[in-house]
Amino acid sequence: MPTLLDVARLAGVGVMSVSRVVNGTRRVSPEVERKVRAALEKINYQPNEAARVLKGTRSSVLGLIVPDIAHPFFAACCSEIQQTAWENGYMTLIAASGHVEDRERHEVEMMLQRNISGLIVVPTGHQNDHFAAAVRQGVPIVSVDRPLDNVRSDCLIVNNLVASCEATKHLLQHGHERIICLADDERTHTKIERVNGYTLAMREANVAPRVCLIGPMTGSVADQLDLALAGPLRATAILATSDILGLAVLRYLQAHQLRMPTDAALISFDDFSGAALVTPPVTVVQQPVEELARRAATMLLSRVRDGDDSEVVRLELPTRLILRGSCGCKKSKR
Amino acid sequence: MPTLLDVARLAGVGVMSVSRVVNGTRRVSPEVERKVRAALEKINYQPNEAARVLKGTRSSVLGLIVPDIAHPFFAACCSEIQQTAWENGYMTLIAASGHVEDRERHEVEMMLQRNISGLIVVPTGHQNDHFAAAVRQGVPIVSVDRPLDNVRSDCLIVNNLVASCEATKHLLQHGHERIICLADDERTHTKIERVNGYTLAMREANVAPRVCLIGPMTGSVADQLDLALAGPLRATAILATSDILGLAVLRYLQAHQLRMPTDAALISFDDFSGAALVTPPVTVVQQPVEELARRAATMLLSRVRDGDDSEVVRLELPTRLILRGSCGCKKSKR
DNA sequence: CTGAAAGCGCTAACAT
DNA sequence: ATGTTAGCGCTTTCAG
Repeated sequence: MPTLLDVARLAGVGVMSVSRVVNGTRRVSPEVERKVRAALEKINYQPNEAARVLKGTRSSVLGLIVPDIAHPFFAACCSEIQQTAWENGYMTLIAASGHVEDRERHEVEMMLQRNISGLIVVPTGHQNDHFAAAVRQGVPIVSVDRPLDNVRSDCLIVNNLVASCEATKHLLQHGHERIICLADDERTHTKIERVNGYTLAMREANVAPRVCLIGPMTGSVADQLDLALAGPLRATAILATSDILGLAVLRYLQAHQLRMPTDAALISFDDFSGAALVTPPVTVVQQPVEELARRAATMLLSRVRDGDDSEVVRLELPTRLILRGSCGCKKSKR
Repeated sequence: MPTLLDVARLAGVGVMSVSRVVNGTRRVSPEVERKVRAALEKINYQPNEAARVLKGTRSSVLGLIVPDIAHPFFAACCSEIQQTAWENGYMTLIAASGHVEDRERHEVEMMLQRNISGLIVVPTGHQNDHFAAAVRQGVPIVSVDRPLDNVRSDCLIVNNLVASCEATKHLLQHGHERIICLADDERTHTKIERVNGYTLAMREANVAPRVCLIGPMTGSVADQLDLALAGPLRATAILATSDILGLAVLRYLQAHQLRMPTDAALISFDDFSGAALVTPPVTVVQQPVEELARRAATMLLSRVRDGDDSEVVRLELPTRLILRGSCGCKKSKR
């Protein structure tokens, strides 16, 4: 790999002239510029980022940590953020935490060692000291989808409570009372808020909420649905708090030859690709993933690049309840 | 950020002792080791990767370029590769080429500037000189899903020709003769092979192949299906050469209230999440994405880390034809 | 406007 | 076994 010095020698000028031409830092005489450009071209000079970073310049690499890269929601996040970063001259170091806080901590450390200039994260844990360490080092953080408590960071989320409340109310308006809420993670903010929104709506309507927690202790979606649909509860509607759960419900209903909305009405979070395809199509709470991600990247970049030091922001974007057949809104066509 | 020197001073030893303890490069007296570890702990030393890289050590960062991070197939690739890299102490710089060769070229350049030690790519273009440049710099490359012509690189793909041929034959065995093949990209290797496999099977069965190319010039999936299903051809079966196309077909059939397999039988490439959920579920050609990606990462790591210099490999993994209802194999339950 | 020198943090090579 | 030195490629600083 040719270095600045090589170029300088070839062009018969000093290193700094070359550096100035490469970076456009200062005006150079046309004569020198011509010679430098020729030399640059000739040996196809590529600057060494490691040296730049070592010298103190920022790295033009952003870090991005999500729980799971393959999950559609997070994949969309990654895609938008990477895209926005790229458009602004930044590359993206992407890592998956696998929902494991210790791994996330380790990943933050590795990224800091590699001199990222900013970090976007869908945080997994609750003990956020590793993020605090980043901020202390001058690496700004933006959290997406979930807030990052006790850390000076911007935050872009969705109002899950309101979204869930509205979805539940919609089911109530269809006349359902025995509505169950399926949740599979009692610890993440998102899920908690969704359950809370459901509970709130149920309480307001004076009907008893019934949260079915999916987990190793409490049983699978199938177990819970067996209980809830056939058991004494005889639930008539289901609120699934994630695409994973929505899909599981769909599979269950299909396997048991149950129809929506007659055997069970369904509203699911996340507009997953299968939702619109089944019969009847599934009513979903759609999140503005792309906008969330894009704005997160933009905010981070303004802090990183323009050194924006203003007070941290917590932005809540609205969700959309997409009415399709599964809640009972339209007649199934078949 | 504390440096090695800071630690050395605090511990009252030389820098190299610290370096040796940190990297475990050589034995150090227990006495010194103890002091160093204490100092390390005390000021929470984190090595600066930029300095290490500049010094000549490898960067422990892999590059990964795919056409689109959000697409399920590529997202799964990213996920597996990132995971495997992480397990081996590597971080991953991920970029999307957006199917644009120039962007891909630029991304390779940026990654090389950042001293990646290896590159995995789902290549987009055909003029692969930028990859050749990487190889010349000693950065090994592994291509996934598509071969990388004229570049010394390992390659992990699927036998698309055979897969497509088998799928077509399966439709033929169901008695279909007027089978159309939907394709949307006449330039990528994958699609070409799939079309070729289809054509081969049709020719062998002595029936005329009919490839419907989707594109700005040739029309949308809906246009083509209007023509093929209702027109003089009266096609009875469809081979969709990608999940995107399969989904589009499903939407079309749903909108026109057509049933599978009676109105039209369908086999699609890629086992997308909706495929198993619709009625009847869709028969698909499933690719071993995870294995493809994992093995690609493993191969790259063996070259990067163990300096494996053996002859480049081209590995073809088998696909699986997952028989469900849409081809006519099982009766729809409803 | 241009060049020379210093040094970012680290480790290979040498010296003790 | 441990310490010292040099220098990776770049840019900031200072001198011309």
